[in-house]
Amino acid sequence: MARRRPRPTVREESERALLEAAERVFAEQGFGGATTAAIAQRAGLPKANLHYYFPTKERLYRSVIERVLTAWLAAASSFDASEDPAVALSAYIGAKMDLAREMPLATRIWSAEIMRGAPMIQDFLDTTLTQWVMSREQMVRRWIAAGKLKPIEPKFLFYMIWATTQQYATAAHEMATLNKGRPLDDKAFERAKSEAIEIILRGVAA
Amino acid sequence: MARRRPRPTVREESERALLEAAERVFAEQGFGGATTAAIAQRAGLPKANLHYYFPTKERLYRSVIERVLTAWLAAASSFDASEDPAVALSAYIGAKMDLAREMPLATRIWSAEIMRGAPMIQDFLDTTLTQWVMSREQMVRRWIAAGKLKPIEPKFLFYMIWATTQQYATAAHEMATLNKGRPLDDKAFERAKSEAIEIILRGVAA
DNA sequence: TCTAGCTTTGACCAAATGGTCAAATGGCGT
DNA sequence: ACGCCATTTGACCATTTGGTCAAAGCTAGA
Repeated sequence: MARRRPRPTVREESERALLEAAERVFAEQGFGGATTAAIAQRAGLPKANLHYYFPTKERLYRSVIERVLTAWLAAASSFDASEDPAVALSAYIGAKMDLAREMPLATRIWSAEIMRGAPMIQDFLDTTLTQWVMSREQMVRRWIAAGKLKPIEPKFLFYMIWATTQQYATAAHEMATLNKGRPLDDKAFERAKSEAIEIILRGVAA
Repeated sequence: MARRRPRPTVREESERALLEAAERVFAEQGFGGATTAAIAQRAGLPKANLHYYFPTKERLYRSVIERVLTAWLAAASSFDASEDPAVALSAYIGAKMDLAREMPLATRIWSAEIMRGAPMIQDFLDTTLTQWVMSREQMVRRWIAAGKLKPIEPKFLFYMIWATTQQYATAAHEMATLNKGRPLDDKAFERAKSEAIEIILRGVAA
C-alpha cells in the first residue's frame, strides 16, 4: 500500500509563513486586535488557506505561543549554569536579554498574554512555571543561607529580572524614541545587557 | 437670557462611569479587543449613550489615557524630591510602585500602549517624556561625576525602574499564581517595594 | 405650566470578522 | 496516463462591530 509520504515542503512552508505572519500581527495588534485576514495577507496566502492549516484563530495563536514557551524554557535552563550565584544570575539575565533581543515579537506576545491574565497559558503557569520558580527559589535561599546573597525574597528578584529583560522587547519603540528615533544598536544593547547584570548582581550580592 | 447652567451631575456621572468601565475593558482586552458594547454594558448604559459622550472608541480610549498621563507626571515629579540620589531614587521608585499598586488597570493600559508602539501617545513620548528623561539624565550624570553613583548609562536605569515597577501591575496575575493563587497582600507589596528600592540603590551606588 | 435644550434609548446600518464549502489545482506513485 | 490526496481559492455566510438617528424623556428656569 502506498505509504503516506510526509511531503514536508508544502505544508511546512505554508505553516511557517503563517506562523511568522501571525507572530508579527499578534505582537502588533494583540489577540483581540489581530484579524485572520491580516495574518493571511501578511503571509501572502488567502484567508481560507490559513483556516485550512489552523482551523481557528485561537489555535493559530496557541501555536505561536508554543514557540515562545520553548524559548522561555531554553533561557530558563541557563539559570543552572553554575552553583555560583554570580555566574548563574549573569547567565540567566544574559540569556533573557538575548531572548528579548532576538525574539522581540514573541516576547511581546508573551508579555501581552501575561498582562491579559494568561488565558491561554494558565496551565503552564500552574505547572511548569510554578515548579521552576519553587525550585530556583530554593537555590536562592541556599545562597542566602550561605551568605552569598543579601536576604531577599527570591520571587521579587525573578520579577525584576523578567521585567527588566522583557522591557527591551516590549518597550523597544519607547527606547528608540528616546534614542533619537533609532533602535538600540548592538553596542548599546550589549552595554544595556552588562549594566543590567551588574546592577542586579551588586544589588543582591551579600 | 437663560444662561446654560453646568448641571454637572448627570454628564459627569455618566462620563465617570463610562471612563471607569472603559479602563477596565481596555485593560483586560486591549484596544483592539475591547468593544464599545462591552464598555457600555459594564457602565450600565446603552451603547448609544456611550457614543453620545464619546463619539468614537478612539476618543474614549484617548480620554482614558489622559488620566494615566496625569498620574505618570505626578509620579515623575517625586524624582525631584532631593538632590541626594538615594533619596530621589527611593522616592521615585516608591511612587512608581504605589502607582502600579493603586492604578493597576491604568498601568496596564499604559504598558500595552507602549508595547503597541504608542500610536496614541507618540506626541507625549516626543515632547514631555523626552524632555523629562533628558533633564533627569543630566542629574544622574552629575551624581556620577560627583562620585555618588557608578558610571552607568542613566537611561538603562530608568528602563529598569519603569519595568520593575510596572511589573507589579502588568504581571499581577502571574504573581498571584506563584503566590498560591492569591494576589500580593499589602505586607508583601510593601516588602516588594522596599526590596526593589534597595536592590536598585545598591546596584547603582558608587 | 410651558419650553428649550440636555440626555436617554431602541432600532437600525454598513462594514468587518471568523469561519465554511465545494470546486479547482497540483503533484506523486503506479 | 491515471488516480489519489494534499492543497488552493473565490465565493459565501452568520455574527459582531463601531457608529447613526430620530423619537422620546427629563429638568430647570421663566
